Amino acid sequence: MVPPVIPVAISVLTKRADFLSANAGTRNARAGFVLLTRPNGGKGIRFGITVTKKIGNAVVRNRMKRRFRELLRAALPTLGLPDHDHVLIGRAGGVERDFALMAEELTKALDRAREGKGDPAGDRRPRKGNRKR
RNA sequence: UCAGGGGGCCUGAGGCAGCCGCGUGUCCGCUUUUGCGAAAGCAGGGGGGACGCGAGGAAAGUCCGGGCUCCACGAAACAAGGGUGGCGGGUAACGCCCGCCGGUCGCCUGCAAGGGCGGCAAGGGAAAGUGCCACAGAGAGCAAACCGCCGAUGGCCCCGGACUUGUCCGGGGGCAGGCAAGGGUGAAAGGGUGCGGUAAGAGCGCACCGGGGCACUGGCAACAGGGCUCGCAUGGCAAACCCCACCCGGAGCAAGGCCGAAUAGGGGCCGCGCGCCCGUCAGCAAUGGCAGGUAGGGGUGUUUCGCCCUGAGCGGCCCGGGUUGGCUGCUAGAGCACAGGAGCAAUCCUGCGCCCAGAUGAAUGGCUGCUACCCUGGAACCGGUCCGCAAGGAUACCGACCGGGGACACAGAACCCGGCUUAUGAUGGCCCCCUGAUAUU
Repeated sequence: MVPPVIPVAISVLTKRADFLSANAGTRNARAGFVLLTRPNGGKGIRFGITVTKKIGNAVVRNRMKRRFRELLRAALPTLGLPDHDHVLIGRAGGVERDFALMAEELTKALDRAREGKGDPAGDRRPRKGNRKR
């Protein structure tokens, strides 16, 4: 009785270079996370999660990553952009935020990404490490 | 015995269910244009199912001690540097743990001496040497003299009297001088208390306490005990340097081992090719390096012209090194549970049983419901409670019931153990101390 799901190849980003290049893709910010999407040239749906130390200690960071994985596991097979890298960056409220609410927000963010729309690039704060003084 | 408070040790880190997931091991199918093989098959890759297992007491800090790995080294000693510091035991080892000794604080008991219980601590050496001891104080390591005490049947000066006129007597004052008891300063002032003693005093003398030395007795020892002896300045700080005794080679799983794509570069062999001119540098020269031109070669679909590249190498095969990455190391161990035994204890011995995380952008989870904890609201159906002889009634004080809200800590294995330290909610169990009440003797 297994439904004939076409096995969509979903894999995990493991290279630092992949994360850095995704940084140049489409950016959609929501309350609990930031979604980056970028075509990867026929490598299937891939995803990665970034949670910096600014968010909290190891327990908090791991918990956030698990919740993000769970969100992506539910959304990517149907809503994911084919042959794109998806990177979720954790934000401050992402641990306490209601799970169902975040699932909704992820759906909307993926919709916008599919239409090619993102947040204006000018809004982005320059990364600290690259900032020149 | 009960209640409250403080402390220590052990347990333990909410539970149950449903749906959807993750990592890993074993087994069983499926699949594969992967490798070997004639094939069967074996090994590998992909995907699926069943079953098992899947974070902590601190996984943390990375402060000690080890295992393991590599590096260095002939051995040992010394030096340097670092560490430890009562004694005995435990241990693979330790700076850890246990027991004991001495010190110190509190409580109890006792007329006292002393004894008992509990707590605390970095507890070798201060007559080997150097250094420091602020402030206050007169004085802080040579002891000293501010206030004070004394100032004598002794010394000097002054006054009075006597006479033999420079002596004696008397009393008072002063000085020289004596003292270190009392006051005062300080963390600390050179043993303490009492009696004697004295002009006043002082181990000056004596008694007791304290201290040094000597041997003796007991103890494995730290040390304790009594005895004899010495009137006894020989402070404190060693967490200032230092001395003594003992211990320590260095770096760490990103250790270490193996495989090794594309691309670039290195070396070797083979095949083909390597013409000419000019400049410059090195060299005696042969020759070599560098730069340029040209013939030649290649590209622009072909030819002419033009343009561009190249102009001495090109092609093939093989070898070794490195980068990305992958595999390994990687979890059966100073292991855990139970029972018996030795020991005051830490701990050890024996028997029997068990296998208990191995991830790597990093698994051990996500969501929902019920329950457990705290606060709060409702209702008199139920159990308490109150009223009543009873029937029955009252009451949200307690429980149960029905709702609402809140809280749910510290924290995530990363090669593995033994400790220490730090962070932190609930629940039990045991032990010790203190306070109060009650009962008994």
